[in-house]
Amino acid sequence: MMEKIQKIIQEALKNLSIDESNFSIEHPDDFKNGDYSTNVAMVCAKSLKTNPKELAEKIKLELEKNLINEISKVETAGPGFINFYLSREFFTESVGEVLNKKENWGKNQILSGKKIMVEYTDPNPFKPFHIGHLMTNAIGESISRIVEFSGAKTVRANYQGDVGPHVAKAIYGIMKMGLPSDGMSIGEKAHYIGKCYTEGSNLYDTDENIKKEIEVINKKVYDKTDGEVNKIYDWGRAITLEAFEEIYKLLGTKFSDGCYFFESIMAPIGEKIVRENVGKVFTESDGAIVFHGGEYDKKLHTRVFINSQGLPTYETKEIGLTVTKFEKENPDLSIVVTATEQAEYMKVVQKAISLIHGDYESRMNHITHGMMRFASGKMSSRKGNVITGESLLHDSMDMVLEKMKEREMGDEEKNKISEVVGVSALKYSILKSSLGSDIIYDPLKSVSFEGDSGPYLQYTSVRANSILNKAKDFNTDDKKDIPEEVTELEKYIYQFPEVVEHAYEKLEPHHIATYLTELASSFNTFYGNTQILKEENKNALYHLNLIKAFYQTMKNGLWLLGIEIPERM
RNA sequence: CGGAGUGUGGCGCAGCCUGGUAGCGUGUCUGACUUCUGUUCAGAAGGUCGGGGGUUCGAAUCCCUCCACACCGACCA
Repeated sequence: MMEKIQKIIQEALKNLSIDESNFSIEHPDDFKNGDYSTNVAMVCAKSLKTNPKELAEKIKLELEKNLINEISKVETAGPGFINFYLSREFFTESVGEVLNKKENWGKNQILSGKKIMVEYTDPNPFKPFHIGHLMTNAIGESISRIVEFSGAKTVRANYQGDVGPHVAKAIYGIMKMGLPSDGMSIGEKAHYIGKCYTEGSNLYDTDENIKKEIEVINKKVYDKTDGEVNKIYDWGRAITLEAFEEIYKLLGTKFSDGCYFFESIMAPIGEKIVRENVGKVFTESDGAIVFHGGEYDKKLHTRVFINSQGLPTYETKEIGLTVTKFEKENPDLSIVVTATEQAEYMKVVQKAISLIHGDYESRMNHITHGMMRFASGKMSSRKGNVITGESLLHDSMDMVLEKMKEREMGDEEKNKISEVVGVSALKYSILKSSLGSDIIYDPLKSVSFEGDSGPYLQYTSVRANSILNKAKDFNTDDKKDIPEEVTELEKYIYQFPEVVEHAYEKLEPHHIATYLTELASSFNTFYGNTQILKEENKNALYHLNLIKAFYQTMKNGLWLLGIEIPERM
């Protein structure tokens, strides 16, 4: 539609012999000012040095000469805006379009034929899955789905630190505290390993002798010379990875085959590349191999890539990872999602990589997000433990279950619903804000069925679906009139593809979240003021189609956020 | 000190790219209906958009500067 309006404006300008193409068309903030609005008169008035209001009137008259039937009227307003009002026919057709396209409604082909790799989550074996991982996962999954909706083939990648001091600390902890009992579930064993890590980590910081012991273990983890260390390592790595899989399943993420990358593999690959480029890209300094980013861009730091003990740092592993990704999958774009604390270091690493592989430079994109903070101040989970991503997720599901106590349905169904709704509460809390800032997580508000929350969006959708189910026994034969007036609901629905496109351009999921909340709210207004399944309602057929279109839009939109709609709530 | 973020009604946020005179949710106050899932609907009050300066007919939006908060800044990731 935007294109059509642009075209008729250009024609009108041509007829008025005005040469200008640098105008914008957008949706006014308020529906009172039409469905689309353009600043063309104000832009032209500047260069022509005429009164924008008069020029707007002139253009308006020209536009009215051959108006397309999707537009019912054109008006001038304010300092020189031209507002377009879409016609009944347009909205009726757009509802039909949604019903036709179904799960494809809102998709576009901007990235058709492109392969995009998204790396996200990145938890570390032997350590708990924490809140940051939860955030990165929610964002990465949503970004993956947004690019997928824009026509790209998406590859989901995960990068995990299976070597390094944290592993040695955990192994020391396990050696000290013993193996867990066989009766434990995978999740419980992983939790136990997390506790061992904390124990080892604390001792590392407070006891010089133990610190030395752990450093010895760290070396053994790398060189694989100690049978006992190897045994604990293999066991612990497998358990934690399996526990992560359970969480991914709950969150709705499935990483692509062969796209689990590990630091232990990336380290030697990166190290080789770094050593080959000493003197060219990297320099020796104080016994270490470093990269002076500042030589290429004043803003970049100097970073150590191989430390003075000859061990590769995270930067070097990142080089190995990036090169491996491109050689293995050759994506048109490789996106990495992490917290902002990695922003500066990643710039340095990417600069170093582009000096070696110039063709990767424009194909690397790093997306960063803020931290999660708690509305209530101090963070402690319901059971009084340190909050991990996993405990947060389960607390959220428990809170939903509590709210559903009065519902008349079986325990099994309640449990299933509280999973889907609990995940949604958390995901929405993360995805509703722009990525740049920290998010304030309020558990109570996040599971609220009203207002700005994932459950609210789900609940509204469920109610819509419930009407559709009831309507199966409702005869609409004599209720096929098309209503004259256009509801706000219709004015939101047709905008969905534009919102998706915008979210893709910015790579910002919150645009979807904000839109869906407005959409759901407009549905509730409609729902609250219209009785659909009534004999007197001559528009029932159209209304039901409208509700179907609404439901489809919510379904597709929530999918982009990684949220499912349950059958009932 | 340098870099890169963030700052908008009590609280949580959108709008900033592309300038048109501030919107959403929650909370507070008032009213409605109890129906297709009332966890709803209608309405009201509440903001000099962190401070100052500049550009412009017009600035939350662009530029400069200051302040506050959290992040990064050579051998952690």
